[in-house]
Amino acid sequence: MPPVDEFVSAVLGLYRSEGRSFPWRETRDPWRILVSEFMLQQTQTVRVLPKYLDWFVQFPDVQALADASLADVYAAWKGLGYNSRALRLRDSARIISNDLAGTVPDNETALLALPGIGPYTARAVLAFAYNKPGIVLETNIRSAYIFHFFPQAAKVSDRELLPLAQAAMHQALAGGCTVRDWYYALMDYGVFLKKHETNPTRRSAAYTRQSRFEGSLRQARGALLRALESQRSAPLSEIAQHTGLSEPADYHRLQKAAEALVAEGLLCYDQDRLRFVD
DNA sequence: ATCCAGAGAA
DNA sequence: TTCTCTGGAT
Repeated sequence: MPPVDEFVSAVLGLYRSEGRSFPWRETRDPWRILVSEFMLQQTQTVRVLPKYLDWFVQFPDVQALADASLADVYAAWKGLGYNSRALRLRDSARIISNDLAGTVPDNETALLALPGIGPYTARAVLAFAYNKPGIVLETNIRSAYIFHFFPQAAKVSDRELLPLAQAAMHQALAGGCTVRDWYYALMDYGVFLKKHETNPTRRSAAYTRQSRFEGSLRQARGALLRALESQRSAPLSEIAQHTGLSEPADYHRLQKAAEALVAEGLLCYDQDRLRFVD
């Protein structure tokens, strides 16, 4: 059997026996799939699961999120991390609601024009919501290709994976698999490999290590945002006391964090008091 | 300690 | 191309 055929049957074989089930795989509502993809950007499925279910209780549809205040959106997002994603998701909801008649785009160009949607998310939405073929590459899928086709290589670029990804998808679709199922299967295969092998993603050119959290700027960001949840608004000096970041070096980090959050449009100043923008 | 269904700005 | 953004499960 040709290598690509072997790969495809291994991936689909595992999918039949150990394929995972998630709520965002049960729906075909493009908006719900879009929301799941925002939440899943650099965030594990186990952490997204409860948040995803709660989300639609609070924001049932695009319009509900478009109308929501940023304070409410951030509160619902709490625990997912990368809070700028929450802001971009709401802004995308506003554009979809105001300019696109409430419909999630079904082409790559229009998807990429939305804030918070890059190459991965655009193609994932096309695949999962609209069953449209395209090359989807993320960490689990890279693992699958690298483990199978580059067992010895130290650094594998996406460019090297592309022709294999094309051939494998073509082969899977020719065998009657849907685009949607092919990519679910690929992700599940990658997750399976990581449980039984040394993470093949480490040999991807796209792999980067997480920098330390303790003493970092993002630690100060997190502390600042948590403080503003309970305070609503407060001067930075008060937040410093509240978070225990009042030593000169810590206070400096807090200032930098506030500066960045204001620049990102998440927070603003009311006189000298920090608060969420509306 | 590791790393996650990446995106956007510098 | 490189850097930064999160925090919780394992």
